[in-house]
Amino acid sequence: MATIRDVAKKAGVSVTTVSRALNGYSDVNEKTREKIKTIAQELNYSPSLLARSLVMKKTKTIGLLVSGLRIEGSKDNFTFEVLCGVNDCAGELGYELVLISTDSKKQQEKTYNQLCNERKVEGVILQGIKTDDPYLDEVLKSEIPCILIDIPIESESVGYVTTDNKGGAQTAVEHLADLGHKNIAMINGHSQAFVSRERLAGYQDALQKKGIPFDEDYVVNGAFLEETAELETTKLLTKYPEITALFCASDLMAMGAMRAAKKMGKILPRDLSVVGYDNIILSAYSTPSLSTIAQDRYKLGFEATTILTQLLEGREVEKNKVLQTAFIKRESTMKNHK
Amino acid sequence: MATIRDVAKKAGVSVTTVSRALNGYSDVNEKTREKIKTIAQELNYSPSLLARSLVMKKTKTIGLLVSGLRIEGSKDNFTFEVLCGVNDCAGELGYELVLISTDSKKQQEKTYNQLCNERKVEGVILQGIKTDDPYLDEVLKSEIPCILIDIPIESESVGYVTTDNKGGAQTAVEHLADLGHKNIAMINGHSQAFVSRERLAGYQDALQKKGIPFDEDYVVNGAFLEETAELETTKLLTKYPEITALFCASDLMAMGAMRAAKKMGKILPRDLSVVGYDNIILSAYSTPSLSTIAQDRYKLGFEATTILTQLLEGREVEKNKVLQTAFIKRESTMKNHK
DNA sequence: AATCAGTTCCAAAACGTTTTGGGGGATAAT
DNA sequence: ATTATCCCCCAAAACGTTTTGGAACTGATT
Repeated sequence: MATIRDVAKKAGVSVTTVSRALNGYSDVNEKTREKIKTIAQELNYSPSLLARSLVMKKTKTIGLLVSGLRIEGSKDNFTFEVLCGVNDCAGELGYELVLISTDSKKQQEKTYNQLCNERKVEGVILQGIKTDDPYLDEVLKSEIPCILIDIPIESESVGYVTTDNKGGAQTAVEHLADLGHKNIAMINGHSQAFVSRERLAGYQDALQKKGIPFDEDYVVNGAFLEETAELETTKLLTKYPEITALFCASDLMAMGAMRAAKKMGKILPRDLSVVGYDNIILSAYSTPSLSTIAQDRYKLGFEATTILTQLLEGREVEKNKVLQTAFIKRESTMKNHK
Repeated sequence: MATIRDVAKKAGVSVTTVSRALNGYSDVNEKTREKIKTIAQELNYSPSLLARSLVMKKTKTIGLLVSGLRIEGSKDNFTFEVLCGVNDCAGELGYELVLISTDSKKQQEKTYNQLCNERKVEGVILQGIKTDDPYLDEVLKSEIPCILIDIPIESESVGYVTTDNKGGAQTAVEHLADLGHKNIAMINGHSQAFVSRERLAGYQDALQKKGIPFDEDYVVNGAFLEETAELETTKLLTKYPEITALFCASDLMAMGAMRAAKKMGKILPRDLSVVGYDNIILSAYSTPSLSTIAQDRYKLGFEATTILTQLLEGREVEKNKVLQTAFIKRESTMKNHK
């Protein structure tokens, strides 16, 4: 509650001197500086970031804008792990972090620019937004530097961080092909996600490379949801019993798919090999444990923050970064013997 | 970037009028109000919360201070789900949320009061802090209203939200006793956590109620960590092979315990019944799936925020809340047949 | 004695809002 | 014609900082 004025009064100096003393300027006598410092401590004084930001026109604050911060997110932990990465990087570099969460309802009440202007964030990291989201256009038009997570759009002030989705998917599907599977289906996420399109492309590339014809009936939309994936998998496997392998665009959907297969009386992985995408915690604990493509969500957040802060500090910088994925072999995939 | 001054100039009125028009005061002509509103929109104006907060001496901001925001947290999702609850409640009530994360290192650099003063948070929700944490004393001495999660301390400005840990533990252990188990051990968390002490008390109460003598050698410290729990369980079961049931103070430790038992060649739940605490996502997916005590972490955060905001608005309010837990029966527990 | 350089300090302006305490004009009441 | 009441508007102060552009002093150099 003590202000700089209180410190100045008690120290018998001017407000200016207190400010300069505390901020390490050289034009203040070491003796007075020490005196001011101890008095500041006595009074439990700490400068108001509000007032400072106002006059300096700098907040040293970045916003993590997440669309759809919901408890369901705890199943894949995407948001949480990105948040950890952002938080750690921001902390290291001395930036404050404000969490801004929106949904379609809120987006109509307040524009992206309003949100950012009000809180005077210097830059933004955007997570969870869909390609058809109204905010996305605004972001591109806005002056405020922004890093998108998993949406590869770039402009003067906008960059992105993503993983090698196509490559990851390709590895996954080639793994299945190498195990002798010929009828490999795919449970994809919704098409408003960039990653869905990329992973589909990877799936197709792998098939082509392995000389397996692409059949669009083998690709269904699981909407990134466990339940939808379960439902779609049941339909798929009923209609096309020749399918022996499944590539799922997310581990969560793989969980749903495996449950569907089990309910149909299939023994996993004997009757059906499944590979997922994400490497969420669950995938190591399920039965069978899930072979998957690992992507480093923490690093996604960390790198996004690194790029953003460099942008903010006016440095020349590559405005995008594509992280590598890693294939993790577990129990859910095995040789085809049909 | 447009300021209130820009709007005033363009509208040909004073700054005062713009402020009052936009804030819905009645002493401004509806026509001018409309004019100002459209001009504000044209200029993409939104008031700076910085400036507003400075003059109003109110920030409408609460801080979620979490100690140890680490990626390991994604295994139990405690922090994330509390965060979701806090975020939703704060959002509904028009409060901004800043995320403040500390660790023991940071706590030495900056005091709790400095942290709060700098950012001018009106109130704080504290999560993940230990009972021997230096911040805890500060919180009690501080003027700033604060709600503790899972630490039952109350004062003029401090309240808390927790779950019925003793009751939950008791239910869990009684469940095991009712299944005919006589030798029930406990894997507890570290003793700096209040919940550990409560859950231990519940364990003891249940034993007493069921006429089973308490043996302190049956209680080991798993430090809330999966690996430690695994290690301790191995030691425990080797030394006391008569044990047929385990109550674990967290699901994560139960995972470790189950793995230990499996590695020793035990078949679960036939040779060992296990009940956990928390109802984390994993517990539904493990094999066997885990019987557990469910606690609503989202609600923990939501209620904490409710109480905090009421405190901030000067309302008379019960400064603590104890949420009920629920027992969830799954596959990891069965009748004792030894 | 006058100039210069260096050291240590300070008054005032600025940042973008809200609030206070009125001012002026129009209309109605005396 | 004066007074009272509204209605609509505004100038200025305040919030707590940082920064700018000197001022006042002390020694040293001319």
